[in-house]
Amino acid sequence: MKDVAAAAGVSLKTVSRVVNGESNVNDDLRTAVLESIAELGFRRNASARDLRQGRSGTIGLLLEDVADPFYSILSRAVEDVAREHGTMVFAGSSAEDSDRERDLALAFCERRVDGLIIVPAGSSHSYLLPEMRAGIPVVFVDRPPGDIEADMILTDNRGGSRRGVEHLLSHGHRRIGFIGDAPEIYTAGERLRGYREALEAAGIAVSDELVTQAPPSPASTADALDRLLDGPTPATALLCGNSRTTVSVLRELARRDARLALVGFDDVELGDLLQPGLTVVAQDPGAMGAAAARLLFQRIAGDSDGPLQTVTIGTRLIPRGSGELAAP
Amino acid sequence: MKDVAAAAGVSLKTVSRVVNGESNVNDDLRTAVLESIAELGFRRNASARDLRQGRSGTIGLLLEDVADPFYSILSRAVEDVAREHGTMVFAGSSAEDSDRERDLALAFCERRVDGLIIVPAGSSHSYLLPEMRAGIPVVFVDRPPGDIEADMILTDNRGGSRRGVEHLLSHGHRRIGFIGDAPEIYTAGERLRGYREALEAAGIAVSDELVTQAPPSPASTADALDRLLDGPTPATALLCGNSRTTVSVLRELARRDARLALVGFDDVELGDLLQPGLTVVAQDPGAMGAAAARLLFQRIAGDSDGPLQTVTIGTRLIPRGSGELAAP
DNA sequence: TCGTGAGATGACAACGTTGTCAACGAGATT
DNA sequence: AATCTCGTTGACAACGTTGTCATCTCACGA
Repeated sequence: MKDVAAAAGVSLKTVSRVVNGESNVNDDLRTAVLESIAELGFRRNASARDLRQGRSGTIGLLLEDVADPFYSILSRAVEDVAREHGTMVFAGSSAEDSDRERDLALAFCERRVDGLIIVPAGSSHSYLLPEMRAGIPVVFVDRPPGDIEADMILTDNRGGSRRGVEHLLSHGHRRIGFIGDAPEIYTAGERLRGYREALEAAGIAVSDELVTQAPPSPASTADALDRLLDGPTPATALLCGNSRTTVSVLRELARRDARLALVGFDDVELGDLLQPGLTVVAQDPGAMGAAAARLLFQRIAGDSDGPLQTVTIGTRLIPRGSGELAAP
Repeated sequence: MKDVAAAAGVSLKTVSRVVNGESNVNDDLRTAVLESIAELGFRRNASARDLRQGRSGTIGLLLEDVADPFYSILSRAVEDVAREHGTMVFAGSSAEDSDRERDLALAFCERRVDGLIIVPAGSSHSYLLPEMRAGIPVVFVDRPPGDIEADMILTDNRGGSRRGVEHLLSHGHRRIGFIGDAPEIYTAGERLRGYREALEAAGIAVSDELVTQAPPSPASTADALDRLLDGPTPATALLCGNSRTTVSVLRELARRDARLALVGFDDVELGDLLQPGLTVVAQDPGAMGAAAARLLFQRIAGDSDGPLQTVTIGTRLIPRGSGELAAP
């Protein structure tokens, strides 16, 4: 910039004004400056600008895994909203490891991001309190934070799950299984709760042998199906608590050549091409990402004292065949 | 940092030394400083550090779409390598728009990223020359850059495509169709070339009515299938040039209740659960991302004068049923 | 004619960090 | 005892911007 100023024969400040598109600059000087910029290949140094201005035009996005379709769609939605605000996005994967989550979040803060969007992995987030007090707004997505209060964007997990079970009930099923993720995961707990509520509302006792709570893996899925199908009164339908479990179950059912009415929580690519098509309770990760980003930018814009918000995004039941198999 | 120094009763420089883990600091002073840091909730300002050091500990990753599974897996691989180097990743989606690509790339440069990984959308990249001369290494992935020379990581598109066609030939097919993306897309051209080579090597004339080149859409796919299937001598097999096309074709075939031996280029989630299972020529986006990041960090580490590299990543044919349907 | 105000321009400091260099003291060497 | 060496510490400048404030010019009206 100094070089540009020298080349154009003006002061540093005038170059700065031109670069920032301020209006009160003589046209001749402006063109001279622009020429020098083009000639020298000048590019403003964002670090210096950030340092001076105390903000970075940057937000941090902390997910479980950038490569997971659910999060990558969420991520794209965040990016699109950020672009509207002239902001770039740092993305990082916590890999469901709370130490890694913490390290990444603090690294984002060290970079003086203007705000953070976090899909929490750990159960404690008080480490963020100093940063939040220092003025970095934080929005949590998909799951609530551990031991602090903050803005949140959640899926209506319980409602969606209830809806899925009601769908199976309406097709005559009475013995409906549930396979969900480990109980310490918030969404898994909520979905199980929804399952229970639907059964109770229908006057059906919830029996524990129909419920499995474990991190999805081929082995645990096979076990769960053993328990559901091999007893004296096998389950006739199943609600899967997340898409990884759903896929696992589909593989295992194909291997056993077994059939079972099935509703999956969270949509799956190509679900419509399976035979039968996969009925799902679809979440809307794009809407969640967009909502999170909008709320974050509202906070960044200065609404830091408004009351905390929790936005719940609804689900959509998409019948495609597997959930409409009638009870025997 | 000034505050920490005052609180600990030492100079700014000593705090800096402690924060950076330099060894030549008295233990008493070190603990005093660390206490003050904890007390004040001090966090180093990365902008100031970047400004002083002239590097940012940051790389830019420019993809077509962060939400596309191929790119999101690539993205995660880049992130993992970057983490090994203590580096954060800016990710951005060009949305296949060359202006947007350019804006993003230059915004990354303005942030003084230490390097760039680009999946090129446009056909001209000379706008990067000043930046590259200024010392920002750039690695292109998936497609070569337009009008400049640079490091590249590519899939063996031609070889993979040839392999897919040979597979179909080996199952007795002689009329094999090809539906690929628009001809101006590099990978589409290469894959078509591989298709041609395989047919010619087998002594089969390539007939243009079996080849479609168009951006994937339900309509264009339906048209293409009309042409392939409705003539006097219909195609008995098909190579799909990319996964979006493959999915489109699967939907359309399901709608028509038609069958056709099918090999898809690029893998698709749940391909094994379809009936028949989907045979694919699988790329390895994770390997591509990792290779790109490794090469980039090698350049960043100072190997800026080594000869330009082009790394070609092989494909893998995964037979699952759809490609093994015999010719009638 | 002079004073006033508006707009253009520039000098300078400041943002928070780290590299350079000099000062200092303690122990080793002559 | 004088000199040397080495490790610790701090003062200061510099990185490249932008906000603040002062200065200057010109047009306008009193």
